[in-house]
Amino acid sequence: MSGAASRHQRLYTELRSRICLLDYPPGTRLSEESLAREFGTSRTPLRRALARLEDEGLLLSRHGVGTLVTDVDIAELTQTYALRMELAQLTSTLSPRPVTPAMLAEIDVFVSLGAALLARPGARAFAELNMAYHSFGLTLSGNDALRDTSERLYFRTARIWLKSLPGMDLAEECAIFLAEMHQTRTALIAGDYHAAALIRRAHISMSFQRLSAL
Amino acid sequence: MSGAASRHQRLYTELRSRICLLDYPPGTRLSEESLAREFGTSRTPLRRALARLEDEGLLLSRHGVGTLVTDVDIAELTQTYALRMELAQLTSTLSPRPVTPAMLAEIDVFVSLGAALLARPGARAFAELNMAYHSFGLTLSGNDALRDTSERLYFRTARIWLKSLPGMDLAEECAIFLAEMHQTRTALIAGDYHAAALIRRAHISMSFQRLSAL
DNA sequence: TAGGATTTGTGCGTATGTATT
DNA sequence: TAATACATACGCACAAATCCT
Repeated sequence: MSGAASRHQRLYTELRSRICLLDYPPGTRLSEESLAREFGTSRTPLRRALARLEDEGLLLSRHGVGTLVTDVDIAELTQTYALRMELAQLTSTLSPRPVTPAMLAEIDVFVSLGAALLARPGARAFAELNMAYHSFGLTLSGNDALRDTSERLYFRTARIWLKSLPGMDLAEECAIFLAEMHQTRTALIAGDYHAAALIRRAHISMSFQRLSAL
Repeated sequence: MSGAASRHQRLYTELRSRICLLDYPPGTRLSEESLAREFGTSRTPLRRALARLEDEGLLLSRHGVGTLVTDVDIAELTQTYALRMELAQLTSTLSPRPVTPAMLAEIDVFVSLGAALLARPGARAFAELNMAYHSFGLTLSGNDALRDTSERLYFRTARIWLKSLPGMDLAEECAIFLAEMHQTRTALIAGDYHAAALIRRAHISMSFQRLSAL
């Protein structure tokens, strides 16, 4: 990959993480100049990353005002959640990948990390593990278009959980998350990626229900 | 909408149309400077539109070489077609919109235009009508995320038909297209958007089969 | 192999828009 | 209301990369 393209990817993914982990909460005003200084570039390449995040709905730049992190609310994301559930299920029907030993090794690691998280619950650690686990879930499908779409929609909804956290039971959420990973591990060991997809869908659905109940 | 944002949208959609209608066939090298002159701007706003098209896979910019229109082949788009079919069906289950008189008036116009096209078949006229009809199809769903995703995937696959046209029977394709619109009209008059979605899915599937058979 | 022509990428000064005092 | 401060948007000049002679 060329230097410019890889830098763009680096800036884009880093800023996306910061937004979705609430390092930049909704409403935060980002400074092009400060960020450019931090990343050691001029404003130009940085602006390209910001523009992409704006195209994807995570930022909103207004002339003369600033670049603001968009807000999210559960009502607005109801439709996105509905689509995410359908896509999760499609993972097992659209070019599913056979379960490999490497995948099993990975899910084992996730289960371990999930157990460690449950032992010492933390909001940010939860969010980071969830993001990594979602990324792992994408590898279960061999359909590029489905992966791209699922990833885009995930990052569009990822913030809502962290934002709603104060009203939730963190330890319980960690337990539920660990249970999902454990169930998925069982399904993958049996080579049943269809079951794994249904588990994923079910947990997205239940997660949405819990958020809506707040 | 602000001046900058509306101009960006204008540049983006215009260039996207040109790429997908094969005004710029795959492999074409676009000149930032020429396009900037044509649209009466400097390179800066134009480059933002090009960057967005690159992020969506329609262009590829290489330092020192140029900005090239990407190529498409049916094998690579098999997965995208598979996803498009699923999404077409979801239109009727995820926030379907009730059929309104305005929609019926629109579909009537499309049937008329389709009949006119069949009377005097033309590749470009077909492609333009198909694009407009797809846009109409998006209005049948009230799910924003589904609409955005469907639109993105449509423009990712739109070129393949025009590119494959030389080996196909244009008059027959026009007839099939008109039949789809007519069937959809019947379904909408009956208020059966579920049937309309199934018709759409079936035609995407059959269209893909015909393309694969080349 | 070297060099020039052409293209995209970068950096920065300036214009323009907004909010506040 | 006017002025000031500060942000993004823009345009241009130059750097860097590639290709062809």
